Amino acid sequence: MAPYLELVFDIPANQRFTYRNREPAPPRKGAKPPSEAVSGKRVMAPFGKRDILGYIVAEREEAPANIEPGNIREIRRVVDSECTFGAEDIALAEWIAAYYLCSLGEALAAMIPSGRRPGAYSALYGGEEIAPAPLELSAEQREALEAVTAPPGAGTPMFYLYGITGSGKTEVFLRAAEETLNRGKSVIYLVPEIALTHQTAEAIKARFGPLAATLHSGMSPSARLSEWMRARRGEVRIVAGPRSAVFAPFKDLGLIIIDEEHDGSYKSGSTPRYHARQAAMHRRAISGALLLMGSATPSVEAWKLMGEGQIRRLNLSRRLAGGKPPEISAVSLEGTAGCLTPQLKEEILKTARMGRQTILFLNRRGFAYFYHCPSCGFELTCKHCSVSLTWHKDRGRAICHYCGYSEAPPGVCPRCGSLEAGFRGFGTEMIEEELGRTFPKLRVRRVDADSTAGGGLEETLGMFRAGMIDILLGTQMVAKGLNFPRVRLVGVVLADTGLHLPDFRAAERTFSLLVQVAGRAGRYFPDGKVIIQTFRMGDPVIEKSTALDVEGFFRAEIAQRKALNFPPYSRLIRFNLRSRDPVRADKAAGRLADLARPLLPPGADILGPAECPIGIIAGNHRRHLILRGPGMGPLHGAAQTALLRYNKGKDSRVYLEVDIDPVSLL
DNA sequence: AGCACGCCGACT
DNA sequence: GTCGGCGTGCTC
Repeated sequence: MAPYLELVFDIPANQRFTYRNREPAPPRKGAKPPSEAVSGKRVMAPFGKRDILGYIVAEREEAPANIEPGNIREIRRVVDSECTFGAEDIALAEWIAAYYLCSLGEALAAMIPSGRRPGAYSALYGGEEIAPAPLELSAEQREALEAVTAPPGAGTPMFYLYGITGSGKTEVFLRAAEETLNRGKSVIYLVPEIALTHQTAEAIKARFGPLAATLHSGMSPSARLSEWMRARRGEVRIVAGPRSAVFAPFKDLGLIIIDEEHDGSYKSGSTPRYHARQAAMHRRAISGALLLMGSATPSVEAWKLMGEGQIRRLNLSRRLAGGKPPEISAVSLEGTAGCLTPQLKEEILKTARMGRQTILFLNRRGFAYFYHCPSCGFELTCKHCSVSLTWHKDRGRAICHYCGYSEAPPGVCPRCGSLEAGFRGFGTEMIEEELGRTFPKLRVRRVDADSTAGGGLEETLGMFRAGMIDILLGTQMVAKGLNFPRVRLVGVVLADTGLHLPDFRAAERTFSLLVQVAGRAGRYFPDGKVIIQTFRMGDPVIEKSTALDVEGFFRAEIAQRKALNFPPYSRLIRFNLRSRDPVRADKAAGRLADLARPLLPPGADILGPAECPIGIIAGNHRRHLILRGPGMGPLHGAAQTALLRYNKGKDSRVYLEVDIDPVSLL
């Protein structure tokens, strides 16, 4: 038994603390034997005034020289009977900590599925259904599978299944997984945060039986942790789950699958802000495993790597179920009274007459999303955030979507009393109302965060699948992964919502979303139809998505990124600062920029410091500054030193977060 | 991140 | 006189 232990904690300070090991009490008969304190186990230890959970990262024979022996404290108790972390897991956490600039303790805490917020997702989804294994693969599927399962050594170890919705990506994933398991290796299967459902989990279970563990939104942290431990013991050999599943503790990792690789939920929104794709690439390199990703709309990053041959692209270009790509047209909303163009109304009616179904998509909740007075220019904004309030008619309140603040909607302009003032800009609630007025006989259901707040999503989707609903209207929720055979028409009520955002990924995200939504139409019939309503006829993103011109979109987007020196042609490190006090926030941002500037490597620059596009959220004034350089290595060094110096004289009332490879700049 | 310590302003 | 804000520094 080592007399001393090195612990780390889930705190921002990147320090190891030495503790004295504890002589285990003699086991009383009948009681389980005491657990020995070794690297990889979790312990409770006195830390300052309180007892907190610590992770043993090393054992040592002697106390460190630089610390008073009398000041070394003793651990309280060992929490784990078997190791939560192996040496490889700690090494992986060290990589996370170094790359994402967080403490080792924070990295370890993020790896295990417990303790730190179980994940903010509670909705259960239908997800991409996994068809029963067909006897025959299509020629394309077979080729793709052969490429992935070819003997190692030849060619790149990274593959991309680039295939339209319904082309059978999932089946290739599953066969590749099967093959890997047969070779005695383990598999990590990543899915977007909302996609894994009971059904999908069940389908994977059905396919792989007791070898499979799935981590889904309905599971408690302790249930997840127990699946984690089963993976570590080798009792399960395939783990399917959202981004944190990339840390599944397999010793003999053979394959990492990333389904819907472009999905935003693969990037963590809190410290450490890791990207599961990045972590997967690192694990792949360490373990010699293969990486297999797939999407109909790859990320620009992945597309570039495919172009360079670093990732081998495998095409799946045909729909299996006999469906054809839908006919897509863009329609101008200019001059339309209400929110539905005559073209869209006509198609809705036609679809209903055929006994088929419609999905309408609008990425905006509520009834109307801003209040404006034409005579004095007044706009109704949140008391605590710099965003406009959205009118939720069914609740009779004007609500802030960022902090939840609400107030009674004004009758006349609160500033000048004008009667002209009012709410503009339509949301899903308004569409629902207009549909009710226009098509009183059609059965409409709205699916968004508000309508599903009390549960009932599964039920609605079930009703839609059973044909008891004619029109399913919703936000993001209806855009991804869902498959309903009887859907003929998909209408995008307004395609422009994300296009004007001051974010260099706005076009990429909009394009990807539109193509994904379009994929919902006519999966099993040749007559699918998509209508995209827009105020921006002729916008390149609208045009390319309407033509399903993925190649064309990437050609233009990549040229744009290159010209403007944005990723993937440069790398970014973003510092986010927030404070209740705008002056402090400004000062801190300015100081950090001044510290970073002289450290910048050649070819690098700083964007900002500036107010974030959403300047205030929940009373916090937000500033950011972005380091940009040709490569992450040198940029990293600059950021690290700047951070170190910044922390020496920091204003404790300004919070600073570091975001390596940010995906959003809002 | 917590939490205590220590130093200046306005209150029972 | 002391209650309490907040700046500073530490936690083995």
